[in-house]
Amino acid sequence: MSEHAQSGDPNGTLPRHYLKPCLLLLLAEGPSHGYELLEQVRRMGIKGAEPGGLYRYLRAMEKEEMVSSWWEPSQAGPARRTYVLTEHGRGGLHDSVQSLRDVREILVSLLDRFDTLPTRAASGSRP
Amino acid sequence: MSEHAQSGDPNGTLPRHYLKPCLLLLLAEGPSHGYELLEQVRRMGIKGAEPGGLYRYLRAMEKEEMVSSWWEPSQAGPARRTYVLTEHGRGGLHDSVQSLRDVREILVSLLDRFDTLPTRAASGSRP
DNA sequence: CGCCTATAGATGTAATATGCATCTATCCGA
DNA sequence: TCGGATAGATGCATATTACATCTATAGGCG
Repeated sequence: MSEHAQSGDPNGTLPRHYLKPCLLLLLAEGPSHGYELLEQVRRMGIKGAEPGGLYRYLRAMEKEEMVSSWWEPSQAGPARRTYVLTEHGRGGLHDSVQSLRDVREILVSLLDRFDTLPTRAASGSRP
Repeated sequence: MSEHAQSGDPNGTLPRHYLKPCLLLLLAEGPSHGYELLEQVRRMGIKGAEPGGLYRYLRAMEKEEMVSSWWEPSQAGPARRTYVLTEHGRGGLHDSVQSLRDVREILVSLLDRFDTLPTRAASGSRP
């Protein structure tokens, strides 16, 4: 944001901002490892997610004890670090989701407000 | 985000990320000046909005010709800089809103996904 | 008038976050 | 044993943010 107002996500994908709730949700659905999480997160709409940030983020969450992990050998390819949600992480997910609900509401009202704009500005949704 | 997963907006307010669409929408509703926009933006849910960023942002948008502005004397207090949306800004609003719609959709599906989580994780929304 | 306060707006800067490229290591199959 | 795919980790240059500070003007007041 700031200096060049232009820069925001160009495609219309969910800002990387929501990486955290996504990861927590994914891990609430079951243990997983970085690479897989990366793909799932991308499939969820965070197209801009990239390995660097994701691995770092996972590590940071572990430091906060939202998740815990261990190495696990795999048949095919190098060992993986498997992550599971901790109890604390479950609480974090809950909080995140609450925030997201608030965001959704604001978003919805903002969008509604746009749709009821008097004139041509709302052309995308008018006959 | 990243390094310390804790840091994100704590309250659950709309990330300042959405400052741009908010400002464009507000200005699509009519001309306004910085101070007033700041308050409106805050009322819309972006509690974390602060003067510094907002004024800078307005200036940046003007450089991109999304808005244009001029000084206007006021009875009470110092002169204000009044901003109006340009045609180009109207287009920008349109694009922003399209992105926001996408975000909303992802958000909604993410939230649904949370609500259908098997066990206790979804305690906040189950009987 | 001289001073104080509230309103408006502009800037500087340190701390953080992100994006991107790169690096290591392991396994598989040819 | 070499090359490719899988996994994960890291370094570093930019971007972004939050905060504090600074200027300027109008209005009220003693």
